[in-house]
Amino acid sequence: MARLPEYLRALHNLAESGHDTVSSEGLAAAAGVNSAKLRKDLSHLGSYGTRGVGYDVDLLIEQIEYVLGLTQRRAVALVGVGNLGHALAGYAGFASRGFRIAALIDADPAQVGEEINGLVVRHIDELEQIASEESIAIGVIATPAAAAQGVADQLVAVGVTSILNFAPCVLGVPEGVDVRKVDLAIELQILSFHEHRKASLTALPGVFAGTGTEDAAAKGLRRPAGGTKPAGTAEAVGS
Amino acid sequence: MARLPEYLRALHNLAESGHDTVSSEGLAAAAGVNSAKLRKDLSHLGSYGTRGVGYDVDLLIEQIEYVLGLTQRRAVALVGVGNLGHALAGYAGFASRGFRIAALIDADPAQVGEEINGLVVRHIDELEQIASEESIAIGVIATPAAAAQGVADQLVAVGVTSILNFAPCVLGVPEGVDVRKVDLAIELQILSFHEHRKASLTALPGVFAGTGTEDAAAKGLRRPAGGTKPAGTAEAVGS
DNA sequence: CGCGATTTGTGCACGCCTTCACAAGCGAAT
DNA sequence: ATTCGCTTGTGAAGGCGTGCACAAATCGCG
Repeated sequence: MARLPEYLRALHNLAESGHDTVSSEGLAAAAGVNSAKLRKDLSHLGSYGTRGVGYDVDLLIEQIEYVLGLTQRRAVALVGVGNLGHALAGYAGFASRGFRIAALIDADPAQVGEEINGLVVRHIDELEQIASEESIAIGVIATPAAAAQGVADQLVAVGVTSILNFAPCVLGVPEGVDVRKVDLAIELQILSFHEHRKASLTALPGVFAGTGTEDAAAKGLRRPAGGTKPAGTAEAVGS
Repeated sequence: MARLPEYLRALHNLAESGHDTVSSEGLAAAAGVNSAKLRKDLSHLGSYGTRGVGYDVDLLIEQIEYVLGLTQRRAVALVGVGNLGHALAGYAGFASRGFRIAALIDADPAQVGEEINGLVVRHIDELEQIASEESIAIGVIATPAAAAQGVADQLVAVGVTSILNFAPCVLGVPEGVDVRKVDLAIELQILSFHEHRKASLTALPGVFAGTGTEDAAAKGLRRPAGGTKPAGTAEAVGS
C-alpha cells in the first residue's frame, strides 16, 4: 500500500512525543485517513495490535519499516544536478528516512567536479563504474525532459529497477522496472482546476461536483496532530 | 480529473511536433494511459473529437486549459525560501505552464531581502499586505514540517483557497480549502517497497503481488513518444 | 452516390477500494 | 472471578474507476 509511508511518519512523530501505544483512531487522525481504512491496511501485514489497547508504536514502526524494505539503507543515484537536483542533494529528509544519496551525476562537464554536501558530481559516462562500486537500486531523474528518457535507459542498463522521475515526460521502461513521477507543475494545475471549479461553482452548482483533494476524515479538522508538535524533527527541505 | 494536465502536456508536445490532429490511441500512448480511459475523460468535458479523424490538437488544448482554469495566469505565493524553495523559485516550468510566482516569503529575517529570479524575499508578517497587492489563490509551502501548519493558517487567513504542501506533515484546513501534498521521501519509500517486493518475490511468489506503479498500457513500451522529441521545451527543473 | 476504413463515444460488467457496523478479544476495576 | 468498557479485526455493502467491446458517425475513394 502507498499509505504505509504516511503511517510510518505519523508513528515516528508519536514515538518522539513519548507515546508507547496508539489507537487506530489516533493514528488515523495523525495520518489523515479513515480509521477503518488504517486498520484494514495494518491487518494486511499481520496482527500487531492489541484489542482494547491499540498498537505498540515501536513494534509497528519496526514492522512497517520491514515491509517497506527500509531495514537496509538503500543507495540512491541522483541524475541531474541542476536547480532541483541541488535541492534534492541537500534534502535531509532522504537521509533521515532510510535513504543514502550515493552518487550525484550530471551530463554537463561544467557541473562535474562540483562538491555538494560532501559528494562530488560525476559524469554520467562513469555510470557503469559508479554502479559497480555500490549496489544502486533506485535512480532519481532531475534532468530536463529531453534528456530524461536517455538517462532512464542508462540507469536501467546498469541494473536500476526503480526510478523517481521529476522530468515532465512519460518514461518508457522494460517490464520489472518501477517508475514514479512527480510533476510539480501538474500539481499546481490540479489546484488550479479546483480553483476554477470553486469559482464557477457559485454560478453553476453541481457542475463537476467531484470530491475535494482532502480526505473526508480530515475535512474541517483543525490541527490533526503531528506537524505542530513542539519541537519537530524539521526534516523538510525548506528554509 | 487529475489526468487532464498530463494530456495537456502531451498535447503541447504534439502541437510543437506539427500535429494538427491526434487519435485517442496516439494521445493515450503519449500520456501513458489507456485509450478508452482517455476517450472517457475527454467525453466528460464535451465532444471535441471527430469520428474517423481524431481530436483537433489546438482546440483540445484550448478546452483543457479552460477547464483547468489556466486561461488566467494564476498568482502563486511561495513560502519557505530554503533548499527546495530556491529550486521552486527558479523553476521555469511554473511560468511556462500558466503560473506566475507573485511572492517569495520566509520567516527567517536572514533570508528576507534576498533577490531570487528578480523577486525579493519578503517577511511573512507582510503576508496580509502582499495578498492585498495581488489576488493570490494558490500558496506553496516549502517550510520545515514544524512551521507548515502555522503558515497554512496564515495563508488561509488571507484568502488562499489552494495549498501545495511540500512539508512532511498533515495539514488541517477549513472546508473549501484544497490541499495537495508532495512528499519526496514518501515517493522513495514507495519505490523501496517495490524493491523489497521484487527482491523477496523470487523466494515467496504471490506475496503482495499487487500491481506495479506503471500503467499497464505503458508497460513494455519503449519511448512512448513525447520526452525524446528532438528539441524539447526543456522546462524541467534539473540541470 | 455508396461503400469501406477508421475513430469517437458509451453501455456494460468486472474488480478494487472504501466505509459501515459489529463480533471477538483484551485489560482494568471491583 | 466476573463484569464492563474499549479497541481491533473483518464480513458485507456500496461506490467508483477501469477496460472491453460495439454502435454511431465521419471521411476518402471509386
